Amino acid sequence: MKFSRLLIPTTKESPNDAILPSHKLLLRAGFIQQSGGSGLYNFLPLGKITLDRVRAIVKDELDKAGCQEVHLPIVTPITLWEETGRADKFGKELLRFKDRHENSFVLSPTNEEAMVNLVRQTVKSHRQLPVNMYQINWKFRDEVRPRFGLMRAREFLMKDAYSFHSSTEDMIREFNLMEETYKKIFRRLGLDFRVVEADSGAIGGSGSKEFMILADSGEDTIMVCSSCEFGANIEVLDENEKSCPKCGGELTKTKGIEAGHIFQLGTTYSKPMRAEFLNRNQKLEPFIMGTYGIGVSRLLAGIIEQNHDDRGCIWTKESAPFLIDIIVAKAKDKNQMEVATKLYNNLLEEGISIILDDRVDKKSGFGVKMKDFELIGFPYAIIIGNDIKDNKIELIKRDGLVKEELSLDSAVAEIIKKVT
RNA sequence: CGGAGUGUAGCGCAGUCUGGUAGCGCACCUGGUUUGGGACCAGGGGGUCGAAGGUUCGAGUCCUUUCACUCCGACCA
Repeated sequence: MKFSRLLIPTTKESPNDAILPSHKLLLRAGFIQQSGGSGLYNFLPLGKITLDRVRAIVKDELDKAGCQEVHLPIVTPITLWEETGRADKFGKELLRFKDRHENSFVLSPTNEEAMVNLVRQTVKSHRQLPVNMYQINWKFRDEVRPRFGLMRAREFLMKDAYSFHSSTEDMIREFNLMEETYKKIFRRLGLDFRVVEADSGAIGGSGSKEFMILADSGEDTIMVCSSCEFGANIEVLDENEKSCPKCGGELTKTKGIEAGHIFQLGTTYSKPMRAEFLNRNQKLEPFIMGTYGIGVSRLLAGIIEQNHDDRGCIWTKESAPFLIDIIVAKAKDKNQMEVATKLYNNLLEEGISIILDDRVDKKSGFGVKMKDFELIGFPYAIIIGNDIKDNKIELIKRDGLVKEELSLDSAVAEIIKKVT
């Protein structure tokens, strides 16, 4: 991609009312912009590319774990919500409206009911089980108080998965598989996170675990063990608890951003909705369910919350909109531009995700390009400048801004070795 | 939903107390000089001052109502 072709409105100043680093930086670096209302955001080209990259990782790992992607309408009839009583339970957070025939609908804030409805219409036998279906699409919750940019937006991208089983044992097996799958996803994204015991809240069910991105700005307080993997949300633990219930190690208090949550649901939804299958003995039984969510758009905020410095974002390799930013120091120098373009094409052929900052307008000098690189936070930059006379180019790692010289002749091979 | 604050150009703000021609910085447009760290000079475009009503010869400024956004709290997959 050529930088000059993308709409990337970077700014020096951020809106006064943005507080969180991720909120400020995603606005300043031109990933998102507020769109007309509280908690509503446009995803600009860079933001959309990044969101799609994160989405692809989530999808990839889920598919490997045997989940099947589907798509359910964002609009669901309120009657489904009345079947489980959640029309009342959710209250004003459910955005309700009527169609031209005066039928009531809601914008989906989550899709347990809709998915149970899908399965009860389709799955009739224990032989068709287990099944785990997910979708990655936009949810709407009319939050009392949207805030912090993508962290708590009213419209947000969520991956929601639902599994259906003929036994509790099998549901727990899937629950554990999802826990492992989520760990893979969070690791691939380069996140420092903890899996903690949690309260099941409005979703209901017997057991649940949250995936917390560790960050000072997190809205949740969690207790983590310093000697084993144990962690718990403060809601389910006595705040004065000092020692780990699992290993007796020391518990310390820290802050986390909830980016994923998995639940053992049992028959909480299938029973009231009469979603049943025929078991081996030809008896009808309600499906045993699990449900698993990841806040995909919130992940963007979480990644930046955990990875930034005073100059800007520092995207992790797998989340970055582009891995490398090639900066042409003096864009009017035909020689430099030629060298840069050639390197760009060669790296593209090698399958490297790359953007060429080819801007030649007089406002976009070397300084601007460097500032934009630092603000946007591509993992690496390559500077094509005067040093090409000496057969040299420069590679900068965004994290730490470490620079090193590379030989132009062997650049492609060296770069691939350094950045992958 | 309780408490607080803010609405003036795309963004950041001044002007409001004390009513009298709508301002500044950044961004944007034109031309020129620059070009390894957000460069400089000159010229230029952009506003129903959140909305409605009222007081006044005259309202960004005073009064009333209302809407929106933000922050703290409560709430929350």
